[in-house]
Amino acid sequence: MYNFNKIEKKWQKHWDDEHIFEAKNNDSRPPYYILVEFPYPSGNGLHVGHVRSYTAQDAIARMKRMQGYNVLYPMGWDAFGAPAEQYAIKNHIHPKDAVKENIKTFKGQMKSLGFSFDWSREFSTTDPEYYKWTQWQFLQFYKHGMAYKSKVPVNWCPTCKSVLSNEDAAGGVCERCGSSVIQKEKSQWMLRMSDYAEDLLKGLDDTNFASKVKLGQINWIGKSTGVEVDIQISGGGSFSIFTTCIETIYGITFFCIAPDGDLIKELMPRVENKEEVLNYIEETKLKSNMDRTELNKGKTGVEVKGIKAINPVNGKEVPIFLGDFVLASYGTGAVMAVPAHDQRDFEYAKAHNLDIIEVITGGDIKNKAYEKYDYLENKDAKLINSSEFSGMSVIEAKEAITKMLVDMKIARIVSNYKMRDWIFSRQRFWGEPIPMIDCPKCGWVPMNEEDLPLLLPDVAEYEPTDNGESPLSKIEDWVNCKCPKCGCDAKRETDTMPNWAGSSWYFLRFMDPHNDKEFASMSAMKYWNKVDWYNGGMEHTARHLLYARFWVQFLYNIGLVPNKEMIWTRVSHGMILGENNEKMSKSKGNVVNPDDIVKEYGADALRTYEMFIGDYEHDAAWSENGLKGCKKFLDRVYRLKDRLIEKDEYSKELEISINKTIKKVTDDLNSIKYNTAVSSLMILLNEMESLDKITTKDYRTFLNLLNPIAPHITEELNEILSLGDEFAKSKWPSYDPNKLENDTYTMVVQVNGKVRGKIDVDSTVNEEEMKNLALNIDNVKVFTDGKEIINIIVIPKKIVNIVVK
RNA sequence: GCGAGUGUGGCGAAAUUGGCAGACGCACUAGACUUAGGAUCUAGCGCCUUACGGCAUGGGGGUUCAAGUCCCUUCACUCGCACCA
Repeated sequence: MYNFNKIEKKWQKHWDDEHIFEAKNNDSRPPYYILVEFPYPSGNGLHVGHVRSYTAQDAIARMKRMQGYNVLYPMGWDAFGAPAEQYAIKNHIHPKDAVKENIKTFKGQMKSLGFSFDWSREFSTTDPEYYKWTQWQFLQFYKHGMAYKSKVPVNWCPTCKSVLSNEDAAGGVCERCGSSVIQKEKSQWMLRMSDYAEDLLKGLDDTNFASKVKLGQINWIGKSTGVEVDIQISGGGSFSIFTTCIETIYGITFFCIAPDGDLIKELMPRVENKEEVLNYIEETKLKSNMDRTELNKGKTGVEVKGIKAINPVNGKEVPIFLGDFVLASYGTGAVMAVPAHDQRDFEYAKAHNLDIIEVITGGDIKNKAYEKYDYLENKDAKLINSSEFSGMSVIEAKEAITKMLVDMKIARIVSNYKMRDWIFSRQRFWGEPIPMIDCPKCGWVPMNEEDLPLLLPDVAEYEPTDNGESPLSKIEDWVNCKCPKCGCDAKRETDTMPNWAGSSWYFLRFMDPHNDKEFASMSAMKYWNKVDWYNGGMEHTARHLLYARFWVQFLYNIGLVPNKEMIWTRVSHGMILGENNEKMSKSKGNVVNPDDIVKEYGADALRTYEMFIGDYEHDAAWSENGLKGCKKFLDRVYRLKDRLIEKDEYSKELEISINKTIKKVTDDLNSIKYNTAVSSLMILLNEMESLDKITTKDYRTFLNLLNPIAPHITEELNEILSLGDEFAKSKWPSYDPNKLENDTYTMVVQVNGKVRGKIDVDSTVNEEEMKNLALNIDNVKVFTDGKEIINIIVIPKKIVNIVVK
């Protein structure tokens, strides 16, 4: 039983006082940048889930330092965002003060866990010295034509008179009051992220992200290549459609266009059933964000009467419909409908009594469409009802029809992406003000860079206004300003930036956090080069990572960062669940507070347990008993100090095991297998305990290996026993590759694949000797006597399998 | 629906990538020391069988001397996206 409270505080103070973990730029050692997602400092304090990833990265950081790297392991605060604002509204305190309070709590908790963060680089996204540069970068986006204003439908709660985020409007219902959310057009700042779709795809080749992380990025970008075809309208005019299945073009029986798109507006004058069409458009607006699963059941829509479209391959006139399953925001906002080979078109055709023409053989289209996923797998599928293309295979037809249409100059091969431009405005108080000024004469004018930061004003009211504008719009003396261009009276933008803004570049700032001339100097960024190892939750691997990569690629293109990708490896951790295997939450009463654990068992025990809990990338349920087991392990480590004999070499009996363990722990930490790293240390401890005496070198090496995971107890033991330099300043132990194997091993003997005997043999015996030894084992003879031996397989240093008949 | 992942004792999990399935830990059982202790130590611990042995990695099939691992098929659960043409 050791006094972990005293020991842990002592070492934490030492690390702080001596600035042990502060990284210096331009140190001669090779740089190594380890990053964990900086937390949002909520009022709940640190979660045991945070402890998992911070410990994991801390272990890497501590090992890498001992391996001779100049390690940067920084920490900061992502403190803008809705929760702080909600909290402020409720409790009538300025979010700034709430954030300050929460940061204090978080920081204290982190220190009590002994993370080796470089606190000299700490900042919060809410610091004016930081968000000045977020604003400055926004201006660069603007100046390079990458930021623009556009009318965008937003979720609007008519009762609360407030804009809602997609999360707050989940299910089409306002989270606060429960009334139905409708769509309302609002003018918002957008970033042209879709321009970067291809680059963001290609850039993945310059990263070492796990394949599932890459796949997440790829899916989010959602590239699909197809053909865009111009369609003539009888009596004049035309529109375009996008399809990935051009081979089914002879099966078109109608076209369908988006009710919320521009095309229908253009066609309006020629529409005969105006009222019906307008009604449908209105209906769509109301329901487009209601519970979609509900609406998926039926394919609604109306025919646009008075005009027909012409199928370019056969001149056939077919009707045009409006349907809300067609999205204005994707492709051209219009589709060719081939009910025989697309399930949505099929359902629509059935619902509106439209023709179904089969153009690909091999399916049964009575009850459902024969879709591309199926017919592309069917080698025998052939085109029919498709004039000269009939009889071709799908692949042939795809090419031939595309070529014909391209030659006719009415079609182009294009790629579409699901990823849209980034909606960058939020109607909130607690975010970075967007540094733009609306001048009645000049239009939108960017603020002068030297006037940044544009500070958030100190006010008492944070509630959104009745018309959905940000609370900033109520602050007259803040809103009213002069146009930087012409000097006349103008107004500031009152929307703020999304939470994702500050977190899109914070890892660059850590490289040069106190720079007041630039967001970070090129030399500092060149020195650190990239984030070597970035860790965060699975929930952020799609969006946050994509935004951050986009942001960096843009900065790279305008020459402000050294690499197009600034993050090399990305690792994602699983969640820590409650003891009942459910997500921890107050309402379920299964929340574990790290403070309580540190008090009762110590930081080292908590750290060790969270590393031991299971596969790092998978969710794991909390277990108090598991934690106790790890505490017991540390107690045993402590008690071992009474068995030492002074000797600067390994005990003969332990030499191989220690060398093996050094290799195992090193490899495991490098490949995020923390759980087996801990277990291998437990195995080594078991072995050491079986001896009456161990040498000081045995013990120090063991402590050294355990140090990245349990830094306090190991430093303390090392110090009180005078075993050597403190680990924070020591070298990581290395192993002797010639001492990883014992002289003997257990040879397993099988007969017909079943284990019938085991024998300890010298590792020098050859295959022939292995055979003979195997055949002479008594129990093996029982199974081979009287049988014909047809084969003997010998795997050196492992196994002999005798095959008999 | 699409995409990804998971499935191994009572529980958390290992398995050198095709070579002794269940390392390590928890829980549990028995014992020791103790004048009861949520401490420590020793031993046991997948299932069936007194034993020899047999059966076991969600289910079924296959490849192989040998399969948790490879192939086919099927089921269950979790997460992400979801009318993307």
